[in-house]
Amino acid sequence: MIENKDPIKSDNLTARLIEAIVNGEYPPGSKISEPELARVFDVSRGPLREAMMRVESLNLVERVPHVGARVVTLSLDKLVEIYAVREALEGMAANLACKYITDAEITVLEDLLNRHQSHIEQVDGASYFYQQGDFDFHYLIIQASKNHQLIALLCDQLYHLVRMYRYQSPRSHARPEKALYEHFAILNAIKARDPELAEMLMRRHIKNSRLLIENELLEE
Amino acid sequence: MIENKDPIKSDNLTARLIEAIVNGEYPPGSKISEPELARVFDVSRGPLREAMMRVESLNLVERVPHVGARVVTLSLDKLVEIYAVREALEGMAANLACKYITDAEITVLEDLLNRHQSHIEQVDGASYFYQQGDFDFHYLIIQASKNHQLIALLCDQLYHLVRMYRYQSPRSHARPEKALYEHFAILNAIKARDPELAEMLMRRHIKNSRLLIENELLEE
DNA sequence: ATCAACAATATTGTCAACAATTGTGGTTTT
DNA sequence: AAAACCACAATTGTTGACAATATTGTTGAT
Repeated sequence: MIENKDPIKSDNLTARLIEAIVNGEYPPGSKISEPELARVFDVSRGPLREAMMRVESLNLVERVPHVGARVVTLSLDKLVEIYAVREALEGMAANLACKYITDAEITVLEDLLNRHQSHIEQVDGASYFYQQGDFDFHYLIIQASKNHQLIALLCDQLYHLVRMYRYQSPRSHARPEKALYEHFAILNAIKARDPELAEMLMRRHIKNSRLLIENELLEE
Repeated sequence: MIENKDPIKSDNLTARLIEAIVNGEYPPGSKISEPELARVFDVSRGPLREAMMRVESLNLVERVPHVGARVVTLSLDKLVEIYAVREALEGMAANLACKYITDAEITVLEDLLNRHQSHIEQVDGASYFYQQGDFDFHYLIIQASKNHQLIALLCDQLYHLVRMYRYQSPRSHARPEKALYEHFAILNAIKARDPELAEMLMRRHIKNSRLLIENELLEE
């Protein structure tokens, strides 16, 4: 049993910082004070700054020289842009998944969607559980593409911002029945090894989410 | 006249490190020693490590805890993956450019391609100048998409690796006449505000480059 | 001679203090 | 009273030293 404790403060800090920012512990726009955070995480400013540099590379904070770092504010415009990129990249992922997905991965996806099905019938509506489940579905498809550059770009770069948004407005994405239906359709296309259809369905699925956001944007 | 000297060592270092790695000053696979680099760049290890963290986020170096960092070795497989992602993203950029490109940007692109035309007729072949020109063309199209997330992903993340590859094997991409012809076709589609055509042509253009790489891969 | 254990060396990870810059509050001036 | 200026405080940027870990070289045993 390899423990892989990873006792390196700087590395662990990065993950903890990401999580803290994504789940709103440090709200958008708020200033991040190095001395304060160093106290909170019980490290010195050295490793903390190294972690901050990485978090900055993820576009989760914005730094101004000699002034400091602030948590990014996720405007709806920015989010629409992100969803447009997701459309292209996850469409591509669905396409590739048709070729490279394994039977084992298909089984995992089927189990996941079946659990969602029964969960929705019981709870009847959006819930934290389903939110996470939606991410799981997309992550699995992305992984199944087997393109490591694509996986890194989506999972390590874009998805933190998407998760951050959903923490902020958890109910705006609430169209669980329709989304689940679309998930089933995508999975079916992948099982049928139909790349064009899978890509088209995935693009439309994400486009539908994007349209919800754009509607929010119009209501202001 | 704003000087914007940006005297922050950590920030400047990042750019210098990127350039040094991309142009092969530190060859792929070579170990990066913190004390040595600190001497070379005349800074202490603190800022250097901060820069290293950012360079690591760009996937230009790979770090192992307590062991050190090495410049990434760009395998052909990895490169093919990158080009596949470029196909999706730059296709999207060409598509969006049709809607958002300005007349001024079109003029810049036309001038650029005309210079390439006369340059190729004179020098008759691939040259460093044309290599840079190819990048300029793609950068301009990407910028014209006006999607900042897309721009950041391509220019700040992927393109460093692409440039690194071209420095390594500068002649494998030598198909300047055909590439220039394709560039003109893409620009014409954008000028005609035909998103589907522009996207298709851009995807095919990048796909052609990818096929060259895949052929190299088969020859081994 | 080959391999294993151990000591020495070098490198990475971390810390606390110092330097440089920015923001703030009060004072002065118009 | 409003604006400009100056000094103070706080924060960021940087440095050099210390601690922890990995690599190297050496010794000794089989």
